Amino acid sequence: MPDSLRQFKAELFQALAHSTRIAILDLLREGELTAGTFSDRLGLEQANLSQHLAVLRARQIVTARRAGNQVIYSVRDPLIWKMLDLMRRYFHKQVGESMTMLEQLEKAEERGS
Amino acid sequence: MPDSLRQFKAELFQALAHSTRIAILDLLREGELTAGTFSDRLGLEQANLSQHLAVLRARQIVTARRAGNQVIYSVRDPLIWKMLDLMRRYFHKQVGESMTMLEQLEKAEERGS
DNA sequence: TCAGTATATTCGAGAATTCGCATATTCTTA
DNA sequence: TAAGAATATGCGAATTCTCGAATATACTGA
Repeated sequence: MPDSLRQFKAELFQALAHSTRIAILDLLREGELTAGTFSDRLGLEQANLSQHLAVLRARQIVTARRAGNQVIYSVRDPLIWKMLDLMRRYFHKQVGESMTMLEQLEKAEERGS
Repeated sequence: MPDSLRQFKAELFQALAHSTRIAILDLLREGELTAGTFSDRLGLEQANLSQHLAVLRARQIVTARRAGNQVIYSVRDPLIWKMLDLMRRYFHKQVGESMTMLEQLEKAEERGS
């Protein structure tokens, strides 16, 4: 496995490693959106959103095109959403495991003291 | 979509956002490995590897158990590898697109000047 | 108990990330 | 061309990440 591939993966993971950027990608599931939409919907500073969009642009995760006064963003490859979906699955599995571990602890306590 | 879930995803992506940690997870595809294996195989400082392992442990991506003198690591949930595999697919798709874009540019040049 | 092996932690420095604020840039419309 | 709307960029401060060096901890075997 070449290290350049690992480097690529690491950079992509890094780009996804912020809840605001994940929120942006979630919003884009609806389709294309103008840049302003993000600050409106997420209630964050315009400049801040623009910075996060710049990160996603730099990694080519989103593409932007100008339409008159505004800039329209969209996700370059829907595969990105699969990543987020896989993470959701992972989350639920982890939560599930924690629950059963708790249950077992409770049972052990009943039997115990 | 609750923000706690986005936060969870972001933290997990953050944990994956380093080529050394990706290399660790790739090595663990073979099965359990002792901590020392990583510094041997990757040719990095023992302390450095231990720090990266600590990151993966903190996010419960790997589990560690002591076996006498050494510590044996394994991946907690194979789903993690699916994430890496998905990233590989993403990489190849991107590369493919870049190639076709280059080809189109070349054709355009032939027709052009 | 002591020396040695395997692994983890702490610390400090340098780099990178994130944010708010101010300012630039790009485009439209009067 | 000037004002205004939409978006991006530059800057400085606070925080976080990463690394190497040194040190600590856990275990084994003599």
